[in-house]
Amino acid sequence: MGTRFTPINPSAAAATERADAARNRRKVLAAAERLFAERGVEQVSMDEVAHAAGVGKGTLYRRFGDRSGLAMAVMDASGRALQHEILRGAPPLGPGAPPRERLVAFTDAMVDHLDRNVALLVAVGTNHYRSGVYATYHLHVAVLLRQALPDCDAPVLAHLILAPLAPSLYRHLTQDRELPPAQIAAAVRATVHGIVTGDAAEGEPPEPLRGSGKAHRTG
Amino acid sequence: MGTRFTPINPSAAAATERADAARNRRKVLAAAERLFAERGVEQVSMDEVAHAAGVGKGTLYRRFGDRSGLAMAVMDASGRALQHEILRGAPPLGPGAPPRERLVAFTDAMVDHLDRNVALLVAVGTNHYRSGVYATYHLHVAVLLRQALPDCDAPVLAHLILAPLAPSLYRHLTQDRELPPAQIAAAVRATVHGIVTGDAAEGEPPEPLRGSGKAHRTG
DNA sequence: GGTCAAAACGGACTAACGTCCGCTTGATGT
DNA sequence: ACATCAAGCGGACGTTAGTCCGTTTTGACC
Repeated sequence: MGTRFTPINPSAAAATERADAARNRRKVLAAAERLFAERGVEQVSMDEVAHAAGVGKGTLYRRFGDRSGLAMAVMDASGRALQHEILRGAPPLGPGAPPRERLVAFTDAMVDHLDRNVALLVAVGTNHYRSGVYATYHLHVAVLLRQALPDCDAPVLAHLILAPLAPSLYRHLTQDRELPPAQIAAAVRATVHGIVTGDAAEGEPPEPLRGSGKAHRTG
Repeated sequence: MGTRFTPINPSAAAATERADAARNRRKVLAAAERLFAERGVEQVSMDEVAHAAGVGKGTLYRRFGDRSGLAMAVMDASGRALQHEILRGAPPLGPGAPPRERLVAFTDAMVDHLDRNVALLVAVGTNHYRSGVYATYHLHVAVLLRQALPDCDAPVLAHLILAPLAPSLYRHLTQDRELPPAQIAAAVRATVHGIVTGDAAEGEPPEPLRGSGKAHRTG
């Protein structure tokens, strides 16, 4: 498991990226995007991507780590767009609205985003939690929660609010159970509303009940 | 990808299971359980399981479908134990307590269960949603929700309550972020409390919000 | 006990992931 | 312009998941 280079955020490479590397990165992303769109993520092998991009497999893997890394990189564009809306867009998604409304706007936006990119997001899989975009979402939600409920365990609650937005669950609900996105969004809203409204959700980590001589970091 | 046989619940085979099949199933489960315990799920290949069990790979795959199916089957025992506690055990986990207390008891029990079986449950992965155990948990939560909040969208809310208990998130929180189980359990309790307490969470699918047109998938 | 069809078996086979390592190329300093 | 060398390249390679199909076993019915 030699983490040789492993750029967690593939597009934020070292300050100076060699010219050929940049060119190949763009070729790979273009090829992957096209193939994924044409035939579906699951139906495209890494070999195919490499070949379509005109690069070797080594290059592909050196740059993107593995399959989920590639999927993440392809998602990066729309991910950044969403981040931009959140950080600098118009309220209530962007700054300016009261925190509870921003939370609801955020989950609505996420359901939308999810709906447009399920396949790709499912391909990212478990690695999502270690990605920069997840960290951004988490921070955003945690900050809003802290504002809305100053005494809650915001960091952990933020994870729990993000959890129902997991791509694999969304796929199950929409595809296996054929639920409409609007119904899911409504239920998520209800959940968030419950959390930020209830007089509950107060007190950080209550009496520790077991184990943990370790460091509890709050993120 | 023909669903040739695909026993969703591997242990509930057809009424009459051939003698050799039953024998081999037991051999495989024993071998898998031992190997998984010895070296960790991730470090055991299917070939090894087959060889250790003294059967061919064909047998292994015929019976368990794939890797995640095998993991699910190995989990079956403890899963059933938990189900039994829920359906016939003592309150508040078992029947008898008021629904809100049972919900909390359930999530606490799930965190415990999660903590004891993370690796295996992560190996089950996305298929979990199609498993019988998931269906049981979901039904249980939905029924309790219906009792606690007669007007809520219980089926979907039940999924959302189960979502924070996803194995991959739990692993991330406990291993990558080193959070103590108790803190996670507390946050989940707060969430559930918020949902069942808030005057929110009413009305099935309310006004459709946005983009509820067709399903546009990216790939 | 013998016959027979269906079910199960097992291992060769395919395909895809991810690694490794000798070769090439681009940046940097002189 | 040239030397140098880290960074990057690419495809052969090893490993493992999952499939296929000819052979064997089982159990039901004579």
